[in-house]
Amino acid sequence: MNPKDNILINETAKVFKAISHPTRLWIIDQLAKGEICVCVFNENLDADFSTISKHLTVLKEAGIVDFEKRGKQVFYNLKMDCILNFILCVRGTIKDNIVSKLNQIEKLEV
Amino acid sequence: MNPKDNILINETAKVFKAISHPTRLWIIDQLAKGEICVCVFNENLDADFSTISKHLTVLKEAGIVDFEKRGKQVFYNLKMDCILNFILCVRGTIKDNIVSKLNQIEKLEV
DNA sequence: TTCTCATTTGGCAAATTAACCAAATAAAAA
DNA sequence: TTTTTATTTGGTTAATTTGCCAAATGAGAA
Repeated sequence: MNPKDNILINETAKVFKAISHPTRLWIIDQLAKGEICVCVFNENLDADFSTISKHLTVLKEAGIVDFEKRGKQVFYNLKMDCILNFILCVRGTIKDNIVSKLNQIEKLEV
Repeated sequence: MNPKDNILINETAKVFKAISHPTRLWIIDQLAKGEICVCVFNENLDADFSTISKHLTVLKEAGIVDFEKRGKQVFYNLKMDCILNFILCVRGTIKDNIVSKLNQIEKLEV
């Protein structure tokens, strides 16, 4: 069995890969509030315009965001809303893990 | 603003990165049914034992799975259960996207 | 039409990840 | 104790991803 031969597993992996970059996650976080112009990302991120554009393309191709051109500007919006719930859950787990590490350290100290 | 400096965003990205590999997604799918011995993965996957072991380590370090040693064997189990809901949602989106592509093609043909 | 502004695309070097083989560990069986 | 079995670790090479620069596109303004 090689999971790379399974189309559904492969496509699902692509979606996760698209999300798994700090800049792209930050973009998703911002889009949770509503559509945002690319120009706003360019203003707020310390990265080349071209880099930001490529991150947006990755999200678009994975079906996570969509965009709309209005005049000279392009506005992106979040298409896959269920992602927000999952991010909350992941962050819950991250916090739990940190707390349990802390408890282990405290046990050693006592 | 550089999202790479944000600890929570970074840790969240690591979790997504850990999931975003076909073999690791397949492992997660299998673990949905309950704990599984590494030996079963070794039997069912066309990959070197060391490769499989490294995939399991990635999942463990991301806090997605946990393991227990019993005798000579090691059993892995799913720790972050909310992942299953999100995988379902992602697959729903993948199917929707395929359907809408199909509709676009059909419109062209008519 | 020409100019300017917003964004994307192409190309390349640097960084990261994956997969294999060989060797190491660790528990149980002989 | 030695051997066998299950799994992990180290190291190396190949493949993939990232990020920057420069150039291209495309829409509105002049």
